[in-house]
Amino acid sequence: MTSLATQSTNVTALHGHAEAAPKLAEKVEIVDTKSRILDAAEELFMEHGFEATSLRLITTAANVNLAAANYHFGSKEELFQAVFTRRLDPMNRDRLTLLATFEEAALANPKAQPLTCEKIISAMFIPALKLSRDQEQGGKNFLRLLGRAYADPAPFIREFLSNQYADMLSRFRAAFGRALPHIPREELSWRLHFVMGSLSFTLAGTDVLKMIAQYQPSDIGNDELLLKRLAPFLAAGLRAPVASSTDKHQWFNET
Amino acid sequence: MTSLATQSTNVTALHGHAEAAPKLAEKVEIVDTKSRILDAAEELFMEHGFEATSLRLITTAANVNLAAANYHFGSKEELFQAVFTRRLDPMNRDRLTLLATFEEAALANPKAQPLTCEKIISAMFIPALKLSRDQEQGGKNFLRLLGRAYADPAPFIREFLSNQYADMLSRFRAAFGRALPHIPREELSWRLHFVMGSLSFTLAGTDVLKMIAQYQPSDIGNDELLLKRLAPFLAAGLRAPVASSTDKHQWFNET
DNA sequence: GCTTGTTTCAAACGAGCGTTTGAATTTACA
DNA sequence: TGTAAATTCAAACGCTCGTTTGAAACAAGC
Repeated sequence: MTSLATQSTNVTALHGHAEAAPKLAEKVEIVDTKSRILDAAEELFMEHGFEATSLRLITTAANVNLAAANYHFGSKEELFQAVFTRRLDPMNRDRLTLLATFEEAALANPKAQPLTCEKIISAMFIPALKLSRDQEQGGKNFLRLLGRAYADPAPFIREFLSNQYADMLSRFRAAFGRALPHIPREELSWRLHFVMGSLSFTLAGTDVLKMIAQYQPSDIGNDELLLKRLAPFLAAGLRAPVASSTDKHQWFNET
Repeated sequence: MTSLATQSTNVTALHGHAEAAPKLAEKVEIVDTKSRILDAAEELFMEHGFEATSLRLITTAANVNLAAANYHFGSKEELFQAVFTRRLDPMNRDRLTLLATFEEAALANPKAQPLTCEKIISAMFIPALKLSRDQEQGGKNFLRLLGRAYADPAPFIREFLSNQYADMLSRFRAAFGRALPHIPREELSWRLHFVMGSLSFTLAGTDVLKMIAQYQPSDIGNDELLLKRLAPFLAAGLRAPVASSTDKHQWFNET
C-alpha cells in the first residue's frame, strides 16, 4: 500500500482540494444533489458514453428527480462539461505546480541543469495517478472517461478539451524543449503527440487489448511500478536520434 | 504525392483485395445496397459514435430504405461489426503477411539476424497506412473509427476487437520478443501496450490535442514521414534500459 | 408465363429521449 | 413567524429511436 503523497515532500503542496467547506452548515445532507448527480454522471458517462447515457439513468442512479439535472446544470451537455471541470481543473493545476516545484529544485542545485525528461513526465503523470488513487471510485472512472473523450470527435467535446489543456500543454512543451535542445521543434511536437497517446491509453486503462499486456491484475493500481515502466519508455523515445532526411525510404524499401 | 506501394516491392503482395468480382454480372448497380450501407455507416459511426448514429441517418445517407439495414445485417450491432470486419480482417492479414515477408528476407540474409524493432513496427504500420491511402475517403474514416473503438467500454465492442486482434498480436508479440531478448517478458508486455497507445492515437488522427503537435497540415497524410518519425520513437522506447527494482522510488522521492 | 425466392418499400409499433412546466416543498433570512 | 427565494417533484411535451410487418417490385429458372 505505497502512497504517493506521503512518500514525497514534493507533492504535499498539491493537497487541500478536498472539499469546499459548507458555509454556515447550509448543507447538511450526506452529499448534496449537485454532487450526487456529478458522481452518477461520471460513472455512467464512462460506462456508456455521452449519447448512450440518459438523464433518466443518471438521476435515477443519483436518487434525485429527473428535472434536477436540468435545474442545476441547464442541459445534458453542460452537465457533461461540469463532470470534466470538476476533476480536470485541479489535476492540470497540480501538474503545473509540480512541474514548477521540480524546476525550482533543479535550479537550486549547484549544477543547475535542466530537468530530465523523466522528471517532466513524472510531473504529468503523478497528478493523474493521485486522482486515480484519491477517490477510490470516482477517480479511476474519470480517467477512463477522459480516455474516451480524447477519441471523441464531437465538436463540443473537442473544443472544450482544447481549452482545458491549452495552458498546461504549452507549459510542458517548453519544459521538454529545454530538456531536449537538440531535437528539432517540429520533431518534438510529434514526439509529444506520441507521448500523449501512450499516456492517455495507459491512464484510460481500458485494458482494450489486454491480450498484449498479460500483466497480473496486482500490477494495475500499482502507480509507482507503472510510472517506473512508462517513464523510461517515453524518455528513451523522446531522446531517440532523429532520423535523417536521407534515409527517408529506409522502412519501405530495405529488404 | 509519394506512394507507399509503388515505391516498394515488399508490399506489392498485399494488393488484390480490391473487390470480389461479381459472379456472372449478377449485380450491375454502381454499388450494391449492402456496400452503400456499410460506407455510410462507417463514416457516420466515425463521426458520431455508435449510439449517436441512427439507422435512419445511415440509410438516408446511403439512399436506401430504412428496413434495408435490418434486412441485410439483422441489427444495428451486427451492422457495426460488419463495418469493422470488412476492413480489419484484410488489414490484420496484411500485417501478418508483411511480417512474414520481412522475416523470410532476414533469414535469407547470410547473417540471419532477427528483425529490428523498426522493421516489426513497419509491418504493423504500413498496412494501416495503406488502408488510409487506398480508399480516399473510407480508409481514413475507418482508422478514426478504430481509434474510437479502442476506448469504448461497450462489452460487445471490446470482445469483438479482442477476437479480431488476438492472432495478429500474439504473432507480433513473439517477433518483438526475438528482437528484444534482453527485455523481460512482463516488461515487454507493458511496452507493447505503450506502443499500441501511440499507434492508435496517431492512426486515429483525432488531432485531439493539436496544440501539442503544431504540424503543418501538409504533414498529415504524408505516410512516409509519419512512419519515419514514429518508428524511431517507438523503437527507442522498446529498447530502453529496464529500470532496476532498486531505483523504485526514483521518480517520486528524488528532489 | 408462371412460380419461387430475393430484395425494396411505406407504414406503423412501442419505447425512451431531453426538456419544460407549474405546483408543492423546503430553505434562508428579516 | 412570515415572506421570498431556492429546490424538488410528478407529469407532460414533442420527438427520435430500433425493429417489425405485409405488401409491392424485381430476378431467375422451368
